[in-house]
Amino acid sequence: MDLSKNLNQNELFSILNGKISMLINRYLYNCFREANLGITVEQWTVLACLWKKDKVTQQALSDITLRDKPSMTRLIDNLERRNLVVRVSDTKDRRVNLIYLTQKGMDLEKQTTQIVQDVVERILSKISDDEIEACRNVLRKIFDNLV
Amino acid sequence: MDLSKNLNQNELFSILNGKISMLINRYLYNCFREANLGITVEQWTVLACLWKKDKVTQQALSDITLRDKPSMTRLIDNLERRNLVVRVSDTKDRRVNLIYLTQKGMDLEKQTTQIVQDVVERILSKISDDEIEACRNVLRKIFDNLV
DNA sequence: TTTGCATTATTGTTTATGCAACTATTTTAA
DNA sequence: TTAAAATAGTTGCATAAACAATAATGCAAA
Repeated sequence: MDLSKNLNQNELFSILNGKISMLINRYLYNCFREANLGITVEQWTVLACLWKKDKVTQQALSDITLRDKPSMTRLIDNLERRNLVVRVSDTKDRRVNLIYLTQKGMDLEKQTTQIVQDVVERILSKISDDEIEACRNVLRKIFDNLV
Repeated sequence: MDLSKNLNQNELFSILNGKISMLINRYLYNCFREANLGITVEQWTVLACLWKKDKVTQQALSDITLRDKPSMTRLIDNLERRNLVVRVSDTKDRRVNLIYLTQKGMDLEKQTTQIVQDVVERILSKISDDEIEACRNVLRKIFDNLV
């Protein structure tokens, strides 16, 4: 039995399981903070969906961001409290809330996207395109193994 | 300017920033649950440190797991409530709590480690050793870019 | 030796996650 | 047409994270 193989696997696992995203999240959150954006990283992931396509249901946002419905309810509560989005009850199906960006929500896009892009470049610096591509492919496979 | 490069980078980023670890965490948590272990994934990361080396300070556990001190205080509160560890005030330096595993905490090691190993094998299935190695190296570099 | 700084841990507050249970509404099928 | 099933969203509860502020103790320099 190949022990080093297990060690490598376990190291990869421990990195994937929390450590990397904890660090990225913390770093990005601080960048948002320094720029006085007043949003969390999780809120940004929702806004990023809405910047692509507005007027969607909470269920759709849950599906895209891989969160459960209660989590999305509360994220949108917080976004609404910050006047970045509004819930509008769908007249055709009154179970549904459609989420719209406010002007304030739209105005955040440019600055926020730039900050994220800078962070992406920073954390991927000194890594070749081929390496990034290879890593991405492996992560996709891991993803598929999970879903 | 190479747009596809940016797209790949952003996809990698969005996977790393939460999605993968959210899925892994959820999956592993459910495995713990099915096995009636009664612990969370975060609690497991602390226990895993203690299984390697017992009788350490909360500060040391914070450093190893990359969490801040208040987070560790509360994790250990919860582990203590479950009778898996105990805090013992250090007689030589009364600021310090040394964390000891209880018998119950030790007894969890074997079963838990087996479950984690199974999960690792599952999420890395159909991925070659070379791919895993390459991915691990990239993630290490990202890690270094962050610290 | 005493005063000031460093270190360890805790508490308060806000945000976020997940599961379970619930309400309201729509759709399906008997 | 009405009763059952499905769907969308919310609320309750427990856990976890981070930052800020605080308490207690130890150490070092004046």
